[in-house]
Amino acid sequence: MSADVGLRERKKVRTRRALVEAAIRLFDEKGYERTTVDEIAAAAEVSPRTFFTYFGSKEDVLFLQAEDRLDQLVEAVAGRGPCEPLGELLLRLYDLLVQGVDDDDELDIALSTARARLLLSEPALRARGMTLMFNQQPRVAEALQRAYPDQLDLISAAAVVGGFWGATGVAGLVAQQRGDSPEEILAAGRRAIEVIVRGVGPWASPRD
Amino acid sequence: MSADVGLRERKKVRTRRALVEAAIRLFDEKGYERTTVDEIAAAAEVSPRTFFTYFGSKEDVLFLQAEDRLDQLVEAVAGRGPCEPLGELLLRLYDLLVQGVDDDDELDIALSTARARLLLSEPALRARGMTLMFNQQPRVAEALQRAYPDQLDLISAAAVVGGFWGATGVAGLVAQQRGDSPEEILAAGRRAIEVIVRGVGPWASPRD
DNA sequence: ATGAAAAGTTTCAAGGTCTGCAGATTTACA
DNA sequence: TGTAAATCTGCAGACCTTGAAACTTTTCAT
Repeated sequence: MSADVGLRERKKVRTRRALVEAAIRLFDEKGYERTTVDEIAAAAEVSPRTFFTYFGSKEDVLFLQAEDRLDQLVEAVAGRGPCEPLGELLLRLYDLLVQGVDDDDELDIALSTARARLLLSEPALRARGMTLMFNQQPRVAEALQRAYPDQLDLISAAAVVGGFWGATGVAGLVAQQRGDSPEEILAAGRRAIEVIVRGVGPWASPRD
Repeated sequence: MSADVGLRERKKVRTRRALVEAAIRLFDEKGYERTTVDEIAAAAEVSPRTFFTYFGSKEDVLFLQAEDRLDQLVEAVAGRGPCEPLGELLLRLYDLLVQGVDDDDELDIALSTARARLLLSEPALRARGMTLMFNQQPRVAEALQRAYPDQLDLISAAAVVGGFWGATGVAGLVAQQRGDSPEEILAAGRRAIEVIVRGVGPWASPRD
């Protein structure tokens, strides 16, 4: 239960970090596909075989914090305000999702933005991220159902979570594809949440 | 512009079909991961190299009709009823999506259900299908925006499409993971659409 | 029909990801 | 200090995927 500060643990952390940094740097320099696992391992000064004891695949090296991020999300859902409407919770979740890694016990800012850039530009990485998220949605749905037990059953909660995720994702994709700036992409995601919250049935004229 | 009924074309169709059938049969028998491309090619009596002239990857052999399906979707959106509310269109789209391949100029029923089973059970295939769909969502969003030009801008349309897709997908996933029957999974998707249509903001008590 | 052009298939070689295994190395701890 | 445990490495191999060149089949004009 303690922090495990033995030499062994410290080395492991250092190696993992070296691999991630080397990978992001090389991906950024030469592109994801033109970078090999062997090169990443060489840059981190470990054997290629060791790379795969730290990460299950070449793609996974960029998704180190994905699970932590999901945990954060689940936590935020569980700790919703006593009377917080569902819509406001969703906006809070969105801000949580798009905000950078503020805990600096992980990779520093430069790496983090490079990572974000890569996730948008490299199709293989975007696909991987989406799949990871999708597979974790049931966890979030369960948390949401627990947070609003009187209003949501499990399937409704899943619909809300999936709708949130799909709407922001596709809105962001469209915004990106038409050349919007990063800020505009974020704004598109927020608009998407408004659409989801309002619903598409009793369709009033667009607000703005 | 004609049907191209030369011997060459007929052979190509036959080979493609043989590859798809062999792949589905083998995947079903031995599982996706334990089936190699070489085995599929051998079963279809072509060289392994030829497999890759027909399909870009091992996964793609199961997504032959994916693009046609998307075209169908875009068409359905474009040809919406004159005053059809958005919510009803979405339900129609869902029925279109989940209905089997009724045109029997393609694979027969047994293969089609095996394919559906595989898409649900094999994570790699599920991920691939999701990614394919995701990447095509902007096309659907554009069609939707054109169909409702007064009510939707492009980002809102993207939000609706993405919300539809994500909600049905995650609801289906949750239903599947808790062991629901295929019919129940479909029903979960329909409930998800209701949630999206109604919106999560002015949350009344669940309808039923 | 015939022969050349076009299209499709096969063979071969190679690069890359990922896994299992055995042995070497390093760390932990009594 | 020596033994046990954890970790790293090297190696062999399976598999996916691609490029190029040779080979076969189909098409089509003459």
